[in-house]
Amino acid sequence: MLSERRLEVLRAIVQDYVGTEEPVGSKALTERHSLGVSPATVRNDMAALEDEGYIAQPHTSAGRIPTDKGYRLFVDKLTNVKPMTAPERRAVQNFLEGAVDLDDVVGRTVRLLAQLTRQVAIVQYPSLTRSTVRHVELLSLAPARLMLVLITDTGRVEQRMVDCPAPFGETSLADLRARLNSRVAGRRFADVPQLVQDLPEAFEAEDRGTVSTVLSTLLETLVEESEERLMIGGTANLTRFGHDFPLTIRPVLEALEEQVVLLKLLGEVGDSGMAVRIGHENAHEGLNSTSVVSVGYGSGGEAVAKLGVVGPTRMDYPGTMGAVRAVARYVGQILAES
Amino acid sequence: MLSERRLEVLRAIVQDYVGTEEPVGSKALTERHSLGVSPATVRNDMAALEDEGYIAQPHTSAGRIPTDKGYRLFVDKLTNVKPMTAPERRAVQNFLEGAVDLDDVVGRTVRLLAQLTRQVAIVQYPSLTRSTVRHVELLSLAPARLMLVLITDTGRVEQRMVDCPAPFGETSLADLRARLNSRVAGRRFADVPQLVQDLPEAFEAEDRGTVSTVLSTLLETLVEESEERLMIGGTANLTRFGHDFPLTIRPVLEALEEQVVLLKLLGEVGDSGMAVRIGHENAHEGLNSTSVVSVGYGSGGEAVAKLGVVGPTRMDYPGTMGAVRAVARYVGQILAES
DNA sequence: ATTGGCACTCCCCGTCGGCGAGTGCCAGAC
DNA sequence: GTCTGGCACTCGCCGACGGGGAGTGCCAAT
Repeated sequence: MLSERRLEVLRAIVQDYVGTEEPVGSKALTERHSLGVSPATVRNDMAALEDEGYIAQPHTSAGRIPTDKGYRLFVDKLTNVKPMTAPERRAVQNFLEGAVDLDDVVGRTVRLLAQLTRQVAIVQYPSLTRSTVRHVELLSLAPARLMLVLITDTGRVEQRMVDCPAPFGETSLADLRARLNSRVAGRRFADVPQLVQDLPEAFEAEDRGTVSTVLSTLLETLVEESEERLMIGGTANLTRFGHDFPLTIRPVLEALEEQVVLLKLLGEVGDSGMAVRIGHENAHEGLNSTSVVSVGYGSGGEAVAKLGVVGPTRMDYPGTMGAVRAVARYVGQILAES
Repeated sequence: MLSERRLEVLRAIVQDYVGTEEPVGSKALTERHSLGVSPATVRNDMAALEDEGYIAQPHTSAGRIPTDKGYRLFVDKLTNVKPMTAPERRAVQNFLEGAVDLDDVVGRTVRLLAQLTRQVAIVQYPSLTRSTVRHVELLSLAPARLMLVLITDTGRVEQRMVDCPAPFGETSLADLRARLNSRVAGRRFADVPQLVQDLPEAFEAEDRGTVSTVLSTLLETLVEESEERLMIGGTANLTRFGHDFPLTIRPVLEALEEQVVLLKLLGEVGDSGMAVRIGHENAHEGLNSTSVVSVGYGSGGEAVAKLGVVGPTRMDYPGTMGAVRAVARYVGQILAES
């Protein structure tokens, strides 16, 4: 087990390295932090920390930099989330309250997050799996062609074309629309399949094919929509990544274009509701030299989607975590209101 | 006026520089191109071209690189759009035909364009100003709260909340819905305002406030939607910009995040239907070392939106222009079919 | 356990010189 | 007049060299 002071040394190394971007040596450490011991002592501690794999030297006779394992310990035990200041919080709230619709909320959130953390921000659109159906609308475009419109309580609208196996009369259409809505309006997404299961039986034989088609399109839409869309921003902050950055930045940009990767990235959220993935903890190779801080957000108690930031492993974890958490909280509020 | 051979030399310089990314000298030129003259002669021509401002030397006693003016001349007079090969065209068509909805079409287009040109691709969503209304739907969410859903012939759906000044009955709602659709369905966007102008008069006094509110929301939506959304892709290609690229890339990334800038960028389209903006011809400062190739595309004869790519001024203009034009053509086809 | 001292290791940075590619100009050839 | 070969010159690139500095590991003393 590492002694109290050694942990203190590790904390100091992380803080200094994050600030200066340069390997930190024993002498510099004792000058900037009042550890109450001499450089020589710190050197011994550093040697121990290096043996344990928390820090490393880029070259012999250079200062130390934290390893992924070192950052992990720092995040888990050596620091707390740094809350944002009151003025900052007010600014966040004001900015988000100006949003006029869902796209705007997400757009503002992503810009805000990028600006606050000076990193790349990712915001997932509110998920539908936990949302409820507000309304299902059916429109007749042609005798055997319908349009299905799904409206959710988070304000999203999705439409799908439906090609019917047989012509479908206006009366049947109104009937189906009414029955469908009385069953699913206000219900949770996940509950919809069983609620509509026996619906075709209520119709004449000739219409059943169409009803089934409509239903399966509806269910498809639900599933598809659970695969979330997302918005990213602040990619210009990638230029602050480091000196060797042409090598680092390319895989990151590539990863950022793959929705699938990003969705996985936001991934499972940890205990405190916030997940921090450091360097190689990220499954995706291109992101092995980045860290991801993500958190769920939602209008009610439950999380309906996630947001987060991607930055260099050398990032200000407490500050970033504070900003991410605060933004998530306020977005949740805004969504609950609208 | 520049002699024929001097233009030939300029063409050779552009081609070589685009290929090698290095300043090209007189000797190398005569070796790679059979100009039929000696390096010394080429040197004289180069001096003349430099006097006219078509090429420049990065440093004394280095080779020459084309200036923006040189590229301009090259694009205007010295080269033709390079058509894509038949297999390429087939691949493009196949890839685009797999799209299931509008988002997918745009998404595929942007990826395709980025891949073909190995540059950053920008695709504007089909514009609504020239589109027609397919259907307007009104839903009652609460006694004094409606949802307006607008469906266009390009498959886009937009929804807006409407807070009514007074409660609005189901009967009135059905009435309004019917009247609205009979007037605007199938009509062009631009014609809608005058078509609905006198609609409130058909209603009872108590409902007129609500009807007016609904109408103004509808008109707002039309206008707002004319401000187009767009999608970008291939940002990873920015890493191929050049050696000094940390300086170049940042303003480009910043510009790419500003929709307004990008929309302006796609800008006015030239004679051949294609616009090429080279270096400083771009109004936006951050893009002074990039070129933009853009073209309109549309389902019918008319262009409904634009697409294009952003790359270094040192780009393969003929190839890029060919790819951009071909993609625009096929996207237009796909849109016309759906 | 901590400390001061000391020798050692490397990176960083500025200097220097040779090499090579390229230029401009000039005198001669066609 | 136009083109060409020759020639001196200019610079950027690159590897070698070397001092300075920051940092390390180890050891003996407290």
